Amino acid sequence: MSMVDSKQHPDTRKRILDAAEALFVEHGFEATSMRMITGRAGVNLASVNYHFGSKEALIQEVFRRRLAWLNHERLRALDRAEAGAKGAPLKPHQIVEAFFGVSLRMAADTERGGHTFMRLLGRTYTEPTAFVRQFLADEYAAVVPRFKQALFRSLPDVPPEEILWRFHFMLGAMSYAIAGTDALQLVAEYEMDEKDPGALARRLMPFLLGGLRAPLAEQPVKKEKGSRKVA
Amino acid sequence: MSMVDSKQHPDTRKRILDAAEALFVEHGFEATSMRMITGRAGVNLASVNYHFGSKEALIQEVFRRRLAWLNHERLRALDRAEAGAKGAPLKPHQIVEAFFGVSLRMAADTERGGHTFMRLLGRTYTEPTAFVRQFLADEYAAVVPRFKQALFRSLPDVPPEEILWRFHFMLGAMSYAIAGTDALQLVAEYEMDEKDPGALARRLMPFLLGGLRAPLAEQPVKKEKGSRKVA
DNA sequence: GCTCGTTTCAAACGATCGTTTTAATGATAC
DNA sequence: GTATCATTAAAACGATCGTTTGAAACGAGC
Repeated sequence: MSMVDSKQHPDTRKRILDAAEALFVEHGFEATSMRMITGRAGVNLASVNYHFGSKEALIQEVFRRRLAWLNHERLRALDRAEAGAKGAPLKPHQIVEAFFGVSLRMAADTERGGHTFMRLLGRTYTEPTAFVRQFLADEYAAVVPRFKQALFRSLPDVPPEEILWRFHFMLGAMSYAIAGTDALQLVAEYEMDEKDPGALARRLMPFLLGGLRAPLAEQPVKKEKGSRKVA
Repeated sequence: MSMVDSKQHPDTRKRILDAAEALFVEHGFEATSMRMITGRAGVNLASVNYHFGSKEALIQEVFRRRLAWLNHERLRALDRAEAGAKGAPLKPHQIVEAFFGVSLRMAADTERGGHTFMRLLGRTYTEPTAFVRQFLADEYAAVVPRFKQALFRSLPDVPPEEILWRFHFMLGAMSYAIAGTDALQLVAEYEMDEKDPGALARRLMPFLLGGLRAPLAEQPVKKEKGSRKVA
């Protein structure tokens, strides 16, 4: 078939990954068939199993190729901030910037597919499939403890438990802001200013920091009597 | 032809809806087959199509039967707060409590399936399927404008655009807090205090209000030349 | 008893799924 | 040229999908 392509090695792998990424975010994993992927990529159906082994392995590779870089950048940003602090605890906004700033910059990159991937990643945080959850946990295993410790040092007066819950909430707000479909039509009329890649960050960052530093609830969350057994 | 309600044998319908709800939140819509649903419900395979017409219609009914009550309660809570204010603008925390408090109380109900449903709903906010998105938009059409207006009155000094974005973020934080899988293993060690139904609310509410009332970014989000027009 | 409308049942429908198979193709080294 | 290797191609595999069918079972009214 001599169509427009027919170069010697039109990197089949990359075409499959790009097509799969776009289709996964558009339809979800289950609703995206191999034939949709290969059709969009312009490659043969069997090439997915040839290059990746299975659909499951393809899904993992879609994440791996971008998540490795993303988490590497997060650690680099944290390293840089800590180097500048010379042993002093970081300010909360520095930690939040290191973690979420990298995500938001990637989400603002519509040229090389970063935006598509971050939407996919955000949606995957609520993905029930077991092997995807396990894969994410592994990919984040090196990043999360570093940020945990930085936050504990940064907010010594806040119970660690509370800090982690608020980080949890922040992750949710960001994921939804990137991946959410605005199902309630809340910001539908404003969503057109996508041209400015930093717009979302300038809206979201104050919100995240406001939530993180909000005063604690007067009433303690849980009052447990005797048992304190959990290992 | 059977109409909308009032069957003498509501057993099969309810069993199907309960089974579908639990399986949808566990595996997602696409990955949940009719045979899984009917198998769990202990009914015949054909009964789903008999009682609901199609899988798509079943999905909509799973949402409709709970969402109608949920949004009704939200409006009731807002009505009560506004009646008590006697025409004065509400405090932000009252509006947030009216909207998210109802959700969190339903999410705390593990007895009658409210918890399962809220997890499903939270995950559906990032669901790409078109007909589900459209359905959600319709179900919320009566609720959103009321809360919008209450927030605008409550925060007259904050640009409406900013208010809506922050409401958007709050919805994301809550959805993820309920539906999220803690993929980063952030709060995995603490998640066992599910017994206290108000624990999540006492953690989340201060976070939400802190984000809502956070100081605006110094730099305006968008620098537009002439107009400042959006109604 | 019988009738009639509703609900349940087992079985099958065609379509599509992920995967496998087997052959053809292309490039490289001898 | 031939041999070798990696890649692509077309076709088919069995399994499972949502849905439909036609008959059996049930219950209320007479």
